[in-house]
Amino acid sequence: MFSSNSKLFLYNSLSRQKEEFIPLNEGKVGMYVCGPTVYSDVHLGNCRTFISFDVIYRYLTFLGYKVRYVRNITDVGHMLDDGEDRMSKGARIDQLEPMEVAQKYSNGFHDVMRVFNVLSPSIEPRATGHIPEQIEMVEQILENGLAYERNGSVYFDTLKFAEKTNQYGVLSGRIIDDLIAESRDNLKNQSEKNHPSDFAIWMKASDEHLMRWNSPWSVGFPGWHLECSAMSTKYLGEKFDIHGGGNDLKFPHHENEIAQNVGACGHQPATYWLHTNMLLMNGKKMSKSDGNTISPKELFEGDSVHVTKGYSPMTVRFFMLQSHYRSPNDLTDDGLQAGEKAFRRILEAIKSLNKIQGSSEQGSMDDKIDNLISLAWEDMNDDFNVPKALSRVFELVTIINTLKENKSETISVLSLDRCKKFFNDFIFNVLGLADDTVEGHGPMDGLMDIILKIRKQAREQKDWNTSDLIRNGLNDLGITVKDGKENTEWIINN
RNA sequence: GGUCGGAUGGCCGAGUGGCUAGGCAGAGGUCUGCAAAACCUCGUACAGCGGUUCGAAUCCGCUUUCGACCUCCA
Repeated sequence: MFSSNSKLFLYNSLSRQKEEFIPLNEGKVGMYVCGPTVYSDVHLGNCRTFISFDVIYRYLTFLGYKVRYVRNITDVGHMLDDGEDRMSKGARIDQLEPMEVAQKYSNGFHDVMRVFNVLSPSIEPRATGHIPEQIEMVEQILENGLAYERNGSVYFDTLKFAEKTNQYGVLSGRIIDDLIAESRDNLKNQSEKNHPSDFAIWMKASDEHLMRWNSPWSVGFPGWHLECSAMSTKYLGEKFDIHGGGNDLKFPHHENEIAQNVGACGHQPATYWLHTNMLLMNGKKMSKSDGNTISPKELFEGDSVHVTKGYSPMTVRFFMLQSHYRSPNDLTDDGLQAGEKAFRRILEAIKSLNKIQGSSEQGSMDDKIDNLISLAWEDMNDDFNVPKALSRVFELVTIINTLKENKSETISVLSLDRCKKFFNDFIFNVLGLADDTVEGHGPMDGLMDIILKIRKQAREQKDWNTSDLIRNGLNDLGITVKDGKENTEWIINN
């Protein structure tokens, strides 16, 4: 548990400004994040969003909140242009049952989340597991007169909603007057909808449609915004604290979600709406269609024209954390290389921490260290400003290295412990990073001890041939030998 | 066309009305048998043009330009 005099502020997409975080129920947080649609392999952009919210989840937990984190899996309902359910299209391509497709890609998604060290949410509900709840919500919206049935399908009446509540477009800045004005010109081209901006909350299934359920209106399937409204309400209540997702979901997904919740319950669901920005690659949005994409696996293995080598999951996670969650994150090979080195410096400094002796009296670096630690936590309280907090970490790294090398600077035992705790809390617990450098594996450590002992003896006898033979040989194997003042360290290069 | 958000030093990336993060790369130095590592020092950047102000990269306007969304998207 961490206490600070600074309060947590977060940027609310609804008000477009930072607001103090005040949970509805003291000490508890309800957070809903829109999860993936499991019809294909997880996209690296998804990973960024879920890593961002993972840090938010971890930090809220670290602050002492009891967090119920709900992140759904959408396995039904998203429509294609031709009206075919996206899940069944995936099924046709893969020659699998729809639920088999969903299971396959759910598994893949979970695997990737695991290697990125993303914590599981408290609840991970599936859309197909909540059909009755969604039907109920459609009924409520119909009762409230904000939807209409047409040939077995039910559509949300955005015009009526806009006129009645004046709320449609609050998130995305869309203007109701424009919406209403549009209605005159768009009478042509109308299918079943009264207005182009109306959206389906229940769809009648066509004959070849594989995923289908009984409902009061038809055998069909729920509309593609409804599952989030229904499941967030079920597990977090009609009102909860935080709703998150990628900013490409603002419109129409979240806008329609709000409409549905207001339409069903009379008020919108979340106090704070948080949106993460996009992951770019080489300055452009990642997109499969124009080849500007890389899968997590390709990135880890270096199996892509976009990277010169593979980067470990923790390197990628660190790289993503170097930009703020509300800023675009531009993935480049240069950037990853810089991130890899920077991350290693932090890991090395953490190891160095155990080699530093603290003094019983006040140390020369104590104040600086204590100050940087509290500044880092203040940064986190300022809308989870991880990059800024990391800048404090690097200043701490410099101090740690100084303490290690320079005996004229000192640290007290108290500050040293505080520093160790900070690195453990912040780097590992809150940022969810881990040391994934491949070392310390059983016999390897002992082996290296022996080799380096031999080299030490050679050096003491000024037998540079032998000592360089060892160093160069290890280097060829991808192991860098680092001679310090007192002892020699080694590291496996990636 | 509409909505929203950007343009920061070689690259990445925070931030703020005056105290001018941080990382990577680069230069010099310390250390070292040499090298690496580590440490120290250095670089004064905020698209352009106006305006507000004692003072703006930070606020306002315009221009240029980039991106996201408006259709499935994290």
